[in-house]
Amino acid sequence: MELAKTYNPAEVEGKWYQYWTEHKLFASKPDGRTPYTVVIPPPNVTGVLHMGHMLNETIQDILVRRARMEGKNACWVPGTDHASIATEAKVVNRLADQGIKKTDLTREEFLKHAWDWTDEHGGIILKQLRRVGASCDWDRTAFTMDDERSKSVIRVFVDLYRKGLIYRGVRMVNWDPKAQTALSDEEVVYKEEHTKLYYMKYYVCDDDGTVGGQEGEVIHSDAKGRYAVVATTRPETIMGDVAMCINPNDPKNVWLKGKKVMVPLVGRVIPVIEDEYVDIEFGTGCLKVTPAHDVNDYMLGEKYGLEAIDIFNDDATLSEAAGMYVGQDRFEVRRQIALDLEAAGLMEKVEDYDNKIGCSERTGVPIEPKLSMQWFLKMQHFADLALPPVMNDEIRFYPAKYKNTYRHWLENIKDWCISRQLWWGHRIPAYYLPSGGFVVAETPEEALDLARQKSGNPGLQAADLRQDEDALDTWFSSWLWPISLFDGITRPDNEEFSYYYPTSDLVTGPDIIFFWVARMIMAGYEYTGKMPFKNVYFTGIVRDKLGRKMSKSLGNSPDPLDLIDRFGADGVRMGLMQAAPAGNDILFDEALCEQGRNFCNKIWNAFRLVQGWQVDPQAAQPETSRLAVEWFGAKLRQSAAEVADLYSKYRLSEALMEVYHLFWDEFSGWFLEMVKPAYGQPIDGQSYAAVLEAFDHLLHLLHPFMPFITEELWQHLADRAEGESIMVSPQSIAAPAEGDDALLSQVEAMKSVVTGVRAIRNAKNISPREVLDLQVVGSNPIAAYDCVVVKMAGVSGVETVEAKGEGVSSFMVGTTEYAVPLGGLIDVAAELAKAEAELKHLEGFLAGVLKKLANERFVNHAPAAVVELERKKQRDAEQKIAVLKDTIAALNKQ
RNA sequence: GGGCGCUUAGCUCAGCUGGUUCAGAGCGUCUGCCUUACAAGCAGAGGGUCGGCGGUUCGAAUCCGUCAGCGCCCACCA
Repeated sequence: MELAKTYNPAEVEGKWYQYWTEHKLFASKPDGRTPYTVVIPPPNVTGVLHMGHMLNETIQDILVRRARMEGKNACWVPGTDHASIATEAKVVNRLADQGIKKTDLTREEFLKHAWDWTDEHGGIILKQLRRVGASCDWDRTAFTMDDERSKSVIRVFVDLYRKGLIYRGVRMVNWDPKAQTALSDEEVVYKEEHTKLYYMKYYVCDDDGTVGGQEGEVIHSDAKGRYAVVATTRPETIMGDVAMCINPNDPKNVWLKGKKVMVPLVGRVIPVIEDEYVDIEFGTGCLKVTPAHDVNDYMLGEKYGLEAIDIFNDDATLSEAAGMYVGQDRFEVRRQIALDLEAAGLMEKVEDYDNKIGCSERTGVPIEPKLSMQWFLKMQHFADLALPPVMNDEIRFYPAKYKNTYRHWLENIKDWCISRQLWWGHRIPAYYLPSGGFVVAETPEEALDLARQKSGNPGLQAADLRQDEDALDTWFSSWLWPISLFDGITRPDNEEFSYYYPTSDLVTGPDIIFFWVARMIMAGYEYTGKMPFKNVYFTGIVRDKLGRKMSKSLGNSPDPLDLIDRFGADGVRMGLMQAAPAGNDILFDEALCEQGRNFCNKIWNAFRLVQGWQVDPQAAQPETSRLAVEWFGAKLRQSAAEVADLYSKYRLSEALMEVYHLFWDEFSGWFLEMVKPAYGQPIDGQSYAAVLEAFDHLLHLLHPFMPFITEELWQHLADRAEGESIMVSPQSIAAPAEGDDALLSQVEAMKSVVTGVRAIRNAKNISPREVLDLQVVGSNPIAAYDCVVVKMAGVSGVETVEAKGEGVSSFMVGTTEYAVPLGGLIDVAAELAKAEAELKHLEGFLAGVLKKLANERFVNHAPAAVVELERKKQRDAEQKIAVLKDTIAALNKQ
């Protein structure tokens, strides 16, 4: 069969993916084998594939395919996340485009739109994953809002409520004025911003008489009277001011103790209170207290029984309660109020100030601390469950440095605000009674029963109950994912759950270590008593080659599907993996994909070579081939052991490089060249069989990284029955054998001899076709490989001589000297320069060794083996120096 | 402000509990080759006083201290 000169992924990839799925090769059912389970970090249901997914899914696929080839029952469960806030935002935007406001719709109408949107755009990403080669068990595809997952979420909510771990209350929460919902602390990201610090005058308004006081006091006064200065970044909140606070130990503000001051512009008279919380050094040491709009002020308010005046509406415009600027946006008011303060002479000064502003992770707008009624989950209990197993390595993190991050978060855990003022999500199963109070239940029917009991009113009807309007945080469903995918919440005793759970490896980004990883561990121990996964592999971030994050605005984010079109899925996978050690960011460059594509081509062409050979089953195996086969067997064993070790440490990029090197250099560069028959000649049957076997092993080693090309070639390698696949074919590379090391080092020496001859050819511009002579001086330590040297170096033979002749170019391998007679071609001056440079280098080296050996403390303290090694270095160096001196002397005579 | 991590060839990184011939890989670079598997290739070569300083040790890229630079995470100085 004729094979194209270059590998064409487009012809191959779709075909094999279809073949794999048609033959249900990704499907998994519980059986007697060891399970290997991975659950996909569910991408947003309406998301599209980006480079981050590409990396993450490739890693999972490598691990899953590797496990499958090892004979484990591999099960990779795919699915998507409803991504409550993100999806709701998209739906709201789309409706806005159609001129529809969310507020004009009922909940049911809105959800209809949201489901339409989900049906329309949902699952695109799962289709795209097929292009990557992801070997997911598609029959198991789940969605965080499908029936089973929803049931699990609600059951868990009810359970936690009944355990007293969920409570409802008015607290200061992070309010996103754009999405108009509360957020958890984790959904707030801090951004550095250049802002202003406004110094405002708060006039002292008691009538206690004289200006004065103790020494050292700083008293501001002007024609209008005495005043305190308060520095703030948020002058627009002064309408919410209910006190001014000073530190009782602050000498410069002693004069304000017990006084009252007037809020500028507003005119409200507020007390001066004292608390050590106030930082004496910051600003003037005077703090305005606005309990409704600042977390710390809220705490002060609680402590001193102050009123909280909420001056903002939910969209962060000023409310009626503010009394001024009503209806205007908070930032507009900030500008305006600064001007008004200035105009009224109430602004002392304005300074530039760098500040960190908490912003909504989702919408990007600055969050507004806001008092509101929300649902919370008590977290200390979960932190206590989740910390030990990670710290004592029952659950392993790769890289382990994230254990610190994890510990720090758990040791400073705060309650989790789980309610969102959104419709797209799991609706909180709390039902309010007309008479006040509420019940929590899995179903409306159950709720009604409970409500009747609670109210003592048996006539209560379902319609009398009002379900809580809020939805749950998306992560409140995600944290159950490894359990709920196997129905472990609703049917904890089912066969699948007990077989597949705990899962094996989780592959995800460190950015969701708190959002997701930590909480899955919590839920795992709470609901199953077991860890949800044994190992967590943290990927890095895919950046561009300049190290910048990929972003739409920079336009530096390539489309993975486009890359796959151009370089093939295997090429892109190989390119990404090559640069992706666990936990390291990867600096992505298309050149990586090119390299991946080139590697595919290399594999392809190696196969073309092999399948093009004529085979003569009767022919005797040449000694060269026998040695080559023997050597490559050892090489393969050594390499496979190395690869296995790297997998066990999750060092996937290094495992890939090992296989890359094995295939390209050892197999293609050396082995195939050694066994290659002369032009037009057939290969003997024995060698050919060995080559095919080696190729088969190599394809197996490569397959997890490059599934498509390896399947294609494996199918060509022999007659395969329909339904057979490399993914499930047995592979057996033996463990390294006794004597392998000695064999391998002999071959390395042989390679050095070949390279030495080739270097001489290069230096002298001698064609590879021109046959040269080769002499070995003294004795030949690798005489058994002479025939290989002859073939690979293009020499007539390897002649052992007492002393090298004249007109030779020489080189050393270990302590053995080799010489190639060149006759008139020899450049004496160049040879001399080379030899002298090497001599100088060796003499320096020897001097260092001798110095070490002359040091009594070294000889007495260092282990005997180390000292002996130094002695060997000395002997070898001395021997080489002697040889070089001879060479130089001989050259000088010419 | 706290915590963690990093700094090794032009680039991206290995180098585990200090000692296997003056530090390795991939890519890039340079030289020569269209040699009948592959120019998306072949052959060969060059390239680093392991961030600075100090210490421990017979011996340090590797351990300790310190300084400098970079990165990440966490945090209620308005």
